[in-house]
Amino acid sequence: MRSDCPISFALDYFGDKWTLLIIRDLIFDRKKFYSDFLNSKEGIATNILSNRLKKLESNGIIESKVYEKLKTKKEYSLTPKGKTLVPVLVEMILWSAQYNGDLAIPQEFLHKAKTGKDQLVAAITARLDT
Amino acid sequence: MRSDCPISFALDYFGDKWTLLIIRDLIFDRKKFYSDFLNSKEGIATNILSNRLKKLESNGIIESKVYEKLKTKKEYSLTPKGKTLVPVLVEMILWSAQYNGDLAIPQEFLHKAKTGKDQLVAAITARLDT
DNA sequence: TAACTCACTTGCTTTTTGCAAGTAAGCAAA
DNA sequence: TTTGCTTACTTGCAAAAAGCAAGTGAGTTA
Repeated sequence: MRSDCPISFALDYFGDKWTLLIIRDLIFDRKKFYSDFLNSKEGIATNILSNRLKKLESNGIIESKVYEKLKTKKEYSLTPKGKTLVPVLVEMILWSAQYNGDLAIPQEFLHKAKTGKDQLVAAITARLDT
Repeated sequence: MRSDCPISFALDYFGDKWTLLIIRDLIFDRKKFYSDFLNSKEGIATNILSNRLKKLESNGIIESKVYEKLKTKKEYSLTPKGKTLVPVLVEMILWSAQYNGDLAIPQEFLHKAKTGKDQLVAAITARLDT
């Protein structure tokens, strides 16, 4: 930790170009496996992905368990601490939406964010437990 | 831009360990000058600071003008695009507050965030124009 | 039991960061 | 007008991180 500043604290967790993309995959795309993250369109390298998954796990943002149906696979999921990142991601999406109209954001998402942001966050969070 | 994902879009602006700290200084500490940012407790290096200020300016997040009282100084300020980052920073602060009780966050901030987040964001944003 | 899948690791190159020192422009006092 | 000071950078070099290609080993399937 570089200081007692909450922004600095948060950046120590996800202040890089890749970590939040993995969390995005977990939250919005319901991805679970190493190969899922690897196939995301930004093209993360295998060693970076491995490093970030380890870091996220040791930081208590995600957890993993052996996938019983196929034991070579590990199934990743968000911890409660990870799930509380939903509001941060939502605000980032809304910020981006203001400055680039060509991004992949469903109209429904923007509408819901405008009419009831808290409910939108709650709905996204609740879906993670299903 | 790495993809049409809004999270990826946002990370292209501030997906690193330093950029958001400069924006934090501008928003919460009302800092204006190179030397102000340099003296922040995280200890940014001069070349990184210079690089990030340039990047923020070319990305339209901040702007700068010569400080008339002392022409060797440049006065930096947030553009409207930069000011709309307030909600993102607020959510990051609230996330951090949940997981570390020793951070420098005023009680009043947390109270206001709980009772009326939108008003808090509006108040912080409005203050930037004074 | 041999080939295959999957999650990683390794080795190497390139890029970014970090640190210390230097520079140039504006300013202030002698 | 010259000297020294402040301020915002730039430069050079070492260390760390990222990117890429190839390899490894455990578990699965034919």
